[in-house]
Amino acid sequence: MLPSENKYLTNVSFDTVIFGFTGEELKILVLEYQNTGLFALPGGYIRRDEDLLDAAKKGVMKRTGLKTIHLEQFHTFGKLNRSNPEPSKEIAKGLGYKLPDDHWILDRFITVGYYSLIDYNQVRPTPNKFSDSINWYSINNLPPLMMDHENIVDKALEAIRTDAGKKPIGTNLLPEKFTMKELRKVYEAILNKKLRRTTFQRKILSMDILTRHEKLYTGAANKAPYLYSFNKEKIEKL
Amino acid sequence: MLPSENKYLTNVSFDTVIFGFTGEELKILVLEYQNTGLFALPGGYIRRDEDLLDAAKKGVMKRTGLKTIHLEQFHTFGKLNRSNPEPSKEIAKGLGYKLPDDHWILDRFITVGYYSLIDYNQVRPTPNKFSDSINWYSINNLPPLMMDHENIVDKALEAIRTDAGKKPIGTNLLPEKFTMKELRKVYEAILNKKLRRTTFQRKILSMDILTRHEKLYTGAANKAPYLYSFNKEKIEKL
DNA sequence: TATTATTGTATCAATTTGCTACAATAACAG
DNA sequence: CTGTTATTGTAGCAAATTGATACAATAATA
Repeated sequence: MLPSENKYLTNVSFDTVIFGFTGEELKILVLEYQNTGLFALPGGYIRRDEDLLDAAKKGVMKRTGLKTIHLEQFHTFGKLNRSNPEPSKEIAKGLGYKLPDDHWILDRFITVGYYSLIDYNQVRPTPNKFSDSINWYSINNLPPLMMDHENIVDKALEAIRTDAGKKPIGTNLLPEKFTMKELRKVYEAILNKKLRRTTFQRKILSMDILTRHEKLYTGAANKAPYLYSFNKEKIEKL
Repeated sequence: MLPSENKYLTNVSFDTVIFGFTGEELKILVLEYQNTGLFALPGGYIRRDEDLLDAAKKGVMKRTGLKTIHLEQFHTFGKLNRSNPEPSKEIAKGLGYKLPDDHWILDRFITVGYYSLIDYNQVRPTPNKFSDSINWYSINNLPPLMMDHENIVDKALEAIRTDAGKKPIGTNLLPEKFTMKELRKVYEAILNKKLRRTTFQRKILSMDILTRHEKLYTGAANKAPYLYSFNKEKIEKL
């Protein structure tokens, strides 16, 4: 069943850039549609009876299986030429539907972009009913995305980079406890550059937002690193 | 005449926070609607045949009389409860119209917020055909704004403050040539705090984005300040 | 020519950052 | 149990940035 018009707002949608961190690389979730070779960001429409943010959250929850997520809105895309009915037609065709030319889904859309940082290992990627797969792709090696979705990813990356300077960014990308090296790798992946080990450590510790826990014995023949967690209370006070 | 449905996108609008600087205070343009006592931000709808950004630009041009303006998108507001048909009904009533209950203008709207920084003295505030006045109000002394427009102003201020750290902000708020003191006053008004005179001067000069011109003799019994202008080429290279 | 308010910079202390060095391990090999 | 190796935590100092004060150089006016 296709979504019906009276249930959703017309001409507005949302798209989400869902980031995960493998320990080395930043990846995002990308949908692939059946029999079309089309790749797209997870997105959706806004029900008439729900907040825009809630609609986007619900979408991310469904694609990831996570129950608590945090979204950041970064930009709204409203270029005339960003809308293109062809991909939607193809997708419908691949599914065996035939969309009437005046269907609201083929109309022009202004889309609100959100990004989400989540714990890669907690995610159970779940395709929607119109797509046959959803997969992690390294941000340095994305498949060609439909419409302006590559542009949306670029803007999301830009936003996350500037946000990284303001608020602690690893909170959602890492498991509860992590080593200093893991945290640094997150920042390196996001900022796309190497950071000085000692300076990074000194600076993040001086922010006084981490709690130090026991050491982590990995079996490697060297000094074991401490585990840290974010001190949510202190972060609140920033 | 009310705007017709087939010409505009439904469920989406834009609102603009237009900042000007008097030399001492930051002000914004606020519309007042006839016979209703309702105050609102300048905004509008998006024609089906134009970009979102162009629609917003056109709106600001009409309200200010300026031909070249720069807009920054800062947030999109999509709460369910932000939409409220009452103000629109009142405004229509005040104008002698009677809107049918199912009119698209009374439907729920998601609105995209833009802010604009402009030269206060170049502006010729121009009301739209539904309002009887448009005036400058100090951001510290706004009239009660309808719907969530006060929230939109708050978000705009937040955005402009963080943007002030990144790119030179006085470019559009000041006339072509200005003194160092005027520039500092702009930053002080935006950041809402006093800045150290010498440190500010040293820092802004070290950015190497200003061109120094002749001195400005005001008639005051003291050393005359230099006039500066922004060096657009050098700003581009940032 | 003295007075007054303001501007442009120099100066030096305080703070933050870049960079190097080094002691303290954890496992393993002999 | 001792030597080896890779990695971690932190100290120490130089370089750069910022905070705070001081002061000379004016532009009008008395």
